[in-house]
Amino acid sequence: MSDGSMRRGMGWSTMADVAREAGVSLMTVSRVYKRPDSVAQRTREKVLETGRRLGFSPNSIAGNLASGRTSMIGIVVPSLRNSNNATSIQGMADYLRQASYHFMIANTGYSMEDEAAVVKAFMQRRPDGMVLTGTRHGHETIDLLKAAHMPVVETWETRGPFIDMATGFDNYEAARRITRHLVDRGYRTIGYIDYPAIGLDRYLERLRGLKDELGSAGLEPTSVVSPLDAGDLYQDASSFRGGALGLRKLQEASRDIDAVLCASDILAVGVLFECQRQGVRVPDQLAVAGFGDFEIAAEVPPGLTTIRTHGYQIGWNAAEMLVTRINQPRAEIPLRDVGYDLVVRGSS
Amino acid sequence: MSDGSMRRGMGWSTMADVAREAGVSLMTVSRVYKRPDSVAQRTREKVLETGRRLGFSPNSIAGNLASGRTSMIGIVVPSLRNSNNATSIQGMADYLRQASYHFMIANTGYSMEDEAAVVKAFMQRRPDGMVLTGTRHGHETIDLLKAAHMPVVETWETRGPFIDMATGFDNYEAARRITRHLVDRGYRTIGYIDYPAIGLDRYLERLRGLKDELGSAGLEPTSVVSPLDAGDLYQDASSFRGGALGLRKLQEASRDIDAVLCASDILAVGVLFECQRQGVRVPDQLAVAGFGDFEIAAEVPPGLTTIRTHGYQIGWNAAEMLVTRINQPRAEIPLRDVGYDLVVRGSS
DNA sequence: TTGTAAGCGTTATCAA
DNA sequence: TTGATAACGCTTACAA
Repeated sequence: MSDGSMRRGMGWSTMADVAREAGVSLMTVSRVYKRPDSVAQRTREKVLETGRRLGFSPNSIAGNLASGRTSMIGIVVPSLRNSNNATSIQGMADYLRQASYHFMIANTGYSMEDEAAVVKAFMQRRPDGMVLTGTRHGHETIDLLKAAHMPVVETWETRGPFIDMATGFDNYEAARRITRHLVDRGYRTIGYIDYPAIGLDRYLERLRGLKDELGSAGLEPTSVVSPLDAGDLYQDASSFRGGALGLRKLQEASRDIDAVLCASDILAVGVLFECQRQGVRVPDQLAVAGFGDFEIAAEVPPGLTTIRTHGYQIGWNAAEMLVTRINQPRAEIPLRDVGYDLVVRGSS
Repeated sequence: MSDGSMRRGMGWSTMADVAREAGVSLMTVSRVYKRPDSVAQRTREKVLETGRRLGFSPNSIAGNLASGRTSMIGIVVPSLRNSNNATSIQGMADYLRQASYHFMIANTGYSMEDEAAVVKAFMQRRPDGMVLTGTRHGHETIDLLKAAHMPVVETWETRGPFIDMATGFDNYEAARRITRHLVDRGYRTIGYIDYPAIGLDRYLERLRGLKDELGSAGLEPTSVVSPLDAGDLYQDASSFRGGALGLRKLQEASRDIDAVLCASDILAVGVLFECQRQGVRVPDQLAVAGFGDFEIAAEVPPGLTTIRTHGYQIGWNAAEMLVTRINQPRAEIPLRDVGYDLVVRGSS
C-alpha cells in the first residue's frame, strides 16, 4: 500500500497505478502478472518491483469480469461434518490448489430445496464448474445447470442419468459383495441398519444390493431398521448413537440375528460399542460389518469388516475432470469408476 | 437463456437485455434484484417475469466490481479432515448462509508458508473478511492482512496478540481444569499424549496447563510423548492409531502410569482401543481423558472424560463478528470467549 | 419511483 | 515485445 494510490471502496493500488509508476502501459502490467513469459525480462522485473513497492495485488474480480472466467468451483455437499465427504473434499482441494483454482462450498442438509437454492446462488458467481454429491437432484437444479452449459461432476455414484460427468463407485455391487462375504462366512440372519437420511440413491442402492444378494443365496429377507431421527439427521455427527439405537431396534425385531450390516462405518462402530456394553461377543455371537473404511474401522477392536471406498480419489477425479472440461469444452469425459474393496477384519 | 441474448464468453442474458425486453432502464432492473422494495410493484413484476423468461441470473462478479464488495469470506484451516474444524466450519457456514455470504476455504496442512500463500491468493479475490485458525501466523500474512485493513477473525484461542478480532477459549485453563480433575480423583502419575503436529499454540498451551497444574499439586512432571509421524500429520485422520502408539510409548517410558491425558479425543479413543486390546481395565488400571468432546466420547465404552469445546459456536461467532465488522467498519469488536466444560465419564 | 452518466479494474483484440 | 482501445455487466451518485 502506498501514497497516492488509494482508491474508492478499497485501498488497493491498481494496474494503472503500477503502470504509471513503472512507466509502461497497463497491458504490460497485466501481462507481467498473467503470463510473465510474454514480457521482456527487464520490463518484467521493473514492473514486479514497482508492484511490490505499491503493495499491488491483482484484483481477480475485475479479471474475472473481463475474461469471463473465474477459476472458481462450486462444491455442494449434504453435510460438512460427514467425514466421508471431508475426505473427498480434501481430494478436490488438493487437485484444485495445484491447478490454481479456488472453491466455494455449501451444504444442503440433505434437502433438495436447499440444494436448488445453493446452486442458484452459486451460479450468480459464475463458477467455472460445479461438483454435486449424488445423482438425485431437483428438476430446477438440473435444468439450470444444463441451460448454462455448466461443467458439472456428480460424485459417489455411478448409475446415471447424469447431468454431465460423474465419478464414484457402484454402491449396489459393493453392498452385494460384502453381503456375500457374510453369507460365505455362514451368517444366515442378517440385519441392516440404514443411513439416517432419506431417499439418497446411494443408500437405496446399498439396501437393494443386500436384498438381492440375500435373495440369490436363498436366504430370508433381512430385517431393516433406520435410526432416523430429526436430531441425528441435522447433527449428522451423531451416528455412533444411531448404530447403538439401530442394534437395539434389530434385537427387538428378532432375537436370532447373527450379523448386522450397516450403511456406514460410523453406525457399525456404534453397534460394536453397544455390543461391548451388552456383553455381546463379536463376532462369535454377532458379526458386524460397515461401509466406508474410515480410519476407525482398522483401529476399533476387533477390527471392522467393511467396504473401502475411495473418497479422496473421487474428489481428486471430480476436480480433474472439471478442469479438463473447462480447458477443453468439447471433451467427452467418460464416467470414472473408482471401485471399492472388501476389507475383512475381526468383526466377521 | 434465449434468442438474441447470447453474449461473448458465457451465454447469459444481462440486465441490459432484461431492461430492453421489459421496457425499463438498466437501473430499474438492478434495483429489482437488489432492493425489490425500492421499485413499484407493477414494474417489479414485469421485470421479474421478463428476467425469468430470459433465464436471467445477475452476474455478481460484475456487481462485486462495481460495488467493491464481494459478500465472500475466506476461511483458512489447517486441515479439512479434522472433525473439530468441521464443526466450526459448519457454524460459519450456517451463519454466513443466512447472512447471504459465501465462503471459499483452503487448508494449510499446518504449514505457515502454505498459509501465507493461501492468504495471498485469497486476497486477490477481495473477500470481505477472512477467518484464520489459531493465532500464530507468519509476518507476511499478518502484514498483508493489516495493510489491507481486512476484517479478520482468529479462532480457537484467546491469547493474543491478534491481527484484528478473535473467538475461542482458554486452552491453558482448560488443560489445567481437566488435569485437576485427574489429580482430584487420586491419579498421581499422569502421562500426556501430544497432538501430532508441531508448534500450534493451542496445543502448547494445553501442555503448559497440564504441567503447571501438576506442579501446583506437588506432583512429578508428566511423561510426555507425541505420536508425531509425517504420515499421521499429512493424513490427519490417522490419530486413533496415534493414540495407541502414544500409549505404548508411555508404557515403555514408565510402567507405573495411572492416567493418560490426550491432546484430543481421537487420540484418547485410540488409547481406549489399545487398552482393550491389551486387557488393561479402564479406569481401574488406567484412567484416560481427552480433549474436545467429539460425539464418540460419549459413545465409546466406558465413556470418555474430556473437555467440551464449543467449536460450532466458535465458527458461528467468527462469522457473526466478521459480518458485523463488515457492516460497521469502525466497530470495536471484543474477544469472544466461548469457554469450555469438563465432562466426566467412565474413563476416569 | 425511475432514469442518466460515469466508473469499477481487469483482459481481448488489434495494431505497431 | 509493447501499446491503445473497447469491452465485461453491474452499482454509485445524482438528477428528474
